[in-house]
Amino acid sequence: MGRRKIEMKMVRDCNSRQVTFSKRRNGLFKKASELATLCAAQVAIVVFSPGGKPFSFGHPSVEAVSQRFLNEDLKQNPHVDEEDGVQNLNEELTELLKQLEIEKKTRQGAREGYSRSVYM
Amino acid sequence: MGRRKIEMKMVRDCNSRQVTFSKRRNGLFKKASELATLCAAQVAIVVFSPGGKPFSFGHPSVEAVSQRFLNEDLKQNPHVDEEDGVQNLNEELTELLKQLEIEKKTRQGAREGYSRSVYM
DNA sequence: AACTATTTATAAGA
DNA sequence: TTCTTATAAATAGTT
Repeated sequence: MGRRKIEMKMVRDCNSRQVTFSKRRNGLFKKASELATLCAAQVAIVVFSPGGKPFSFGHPSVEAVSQRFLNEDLKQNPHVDEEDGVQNLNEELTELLKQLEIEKKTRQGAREGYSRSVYM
Repeated sequence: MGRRKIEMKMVRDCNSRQVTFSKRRNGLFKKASELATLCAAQVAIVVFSPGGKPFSFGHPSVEAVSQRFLNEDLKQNPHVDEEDGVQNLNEELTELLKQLEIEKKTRQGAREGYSRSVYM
């Protein structure tokens, strides 16, 4: 989509790759936002740049959608054997995620030298 | 992007909304795939349709990227108080996710009436 | 960061 | 739902 068609291979040049990443990450998040708005859908996206920096988009939030995803998975695939304890994973995970949320909220402003980029 | 420009409001008609959702979900996942390929980036997307069905895209996998995201969060925000046990959340979560993966792989073919749609 | 020539995504329609 | 096509939107190369 542009002056020329490009091959779908990793962009070699480091600078070009970073530019492409920034442009396309913005495009991806915009598309996600539109999907959520137009279709009343929930969307969560997590991306790591080639440099390893995290970026995320969530509607209503990355955590809410991720948790729902994990919940659905365990609900739809309940363990038959009651004795191996796996049927409790969902509850444990839910609890852990809850603690994680609390933990993160507690840390506002205590993140020097680090910034998680969040779109919307 | 099509015959006419549309307003960025929720599509009222239920059938139209479903059609728009399907088309745009495919587009979103394609864009995500391209971003991963062109930029050597890791990407995870989870979407719930208006009907509540889960769809996901992951490179290399939803779980791998999600876990890295949670890991980064805890690494960058280490807990100062060693006694409240929160510093162990990461390890616990990692272990739980590992078990979750094993559990899911064990269930192949045992999912009647349910299908998680996974792109790529 | 801005600018466009092109390519790609997609809204309607069949 | 899949295909077609006119048009809107994204973006590759450039400045």
